[in-house]
Amino acid sequence: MIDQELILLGLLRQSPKHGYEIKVKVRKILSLFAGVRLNSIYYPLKILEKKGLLAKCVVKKGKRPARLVYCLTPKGKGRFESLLNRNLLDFTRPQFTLDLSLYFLDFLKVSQARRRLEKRLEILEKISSGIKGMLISRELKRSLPLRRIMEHNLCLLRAEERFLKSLLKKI
Amino acid sequence: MIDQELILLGLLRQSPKHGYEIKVKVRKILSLFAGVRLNSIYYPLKILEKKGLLAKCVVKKGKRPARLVYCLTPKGKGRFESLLNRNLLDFTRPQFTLDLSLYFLDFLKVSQARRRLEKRLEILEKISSGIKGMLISRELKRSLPLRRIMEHNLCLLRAEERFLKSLLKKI
DNA sequence: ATAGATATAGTAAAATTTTACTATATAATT
DNA sequence: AATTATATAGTAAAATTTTACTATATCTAT
Repeated sequence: MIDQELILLGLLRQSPKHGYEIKVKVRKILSLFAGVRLNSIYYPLKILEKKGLLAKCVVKKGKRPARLVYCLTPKGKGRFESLLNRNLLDFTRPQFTLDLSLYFLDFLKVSQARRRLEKRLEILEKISSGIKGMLISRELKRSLPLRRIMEHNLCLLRAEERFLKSLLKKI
Repeated sequence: MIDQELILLGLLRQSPKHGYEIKVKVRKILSLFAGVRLNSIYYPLKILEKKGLLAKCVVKKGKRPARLVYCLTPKGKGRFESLLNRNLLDFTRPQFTLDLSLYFLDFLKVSQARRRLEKRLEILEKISSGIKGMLISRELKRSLPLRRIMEHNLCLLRAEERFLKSLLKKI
């Protein structure tokens, strides 16, 4: 839940937002690389508010009804930086679904395991080229951080492909 | 929570176990590569039992007091295979703590970002060599699946190192 | 002018996870 | 012989997340 906190504070660090805006941004962008368990964000927001890290302000714009906009407090800004710094030195290994499967692989018949792994490799390659496509798209041209993340992903996808190939040879 | 189910069923697929044995195995082995939120495992076990995937049997061995041993039912065994197969074709991208940091990196001063990234690289290299050490240790010699997982990890650590180096050049 | 999509802000109840314990038995150590 | 560590099996209460909704306003296309 540290990353949830970091996500929320970070999004508000970019700019004050109302709840729905946060939801959408998370769904469209952060879900690309962050664990999103933000089905309901109001509870976590309430907690952060209670901690004094953010504040609600009512904003009236145009003819729309008043909206609740969440913004960082100075304390929240400090907390964000500290979380970001901590996160940069966080080495909790990511969980690869593949690892769990590898651990139990011997419970499958070899032929079936092969077939599945080959299928996995095939799909991975499709995903790779999907990302390569994104990297030359207009959208990503505009966002440096997103581009970096996609490059990072591509890098790791390739590594998994290499790994799978070598595993398939050994089995 | 699919992986939690897979973990529990898989451990019981290896052999029937009592609760504490599961806890220990998870802490010592599975925590190396799987997300462990098994602080209390009895609730999940109860749910699986309710679903008819496993059964408790009381086992008396030696002078010890009776122990509750959980074992897979045939239904549970089927469910395990189906989950394992599904997991082999699961492509939810793992979450890299680094990605989240990259996304927000511009909120740090360039100099600070550099320092942190360099520090990260340094520690990553230590972790890599730690794993290289494990790979030639006796313990891992005995477990093929664990060795594979460690190789996989090493592969990906190296990829992250390469990525960080190239990022540091660009910043 | 109306239907349907989407923006907006939630809440209540159910399910699950986390935290912080309790309790006892055996094994290992001094 | 006493102490400590570890094996064993949990539970109760608190915190959090998920699910499944409610409601209204505005915008878009017909």
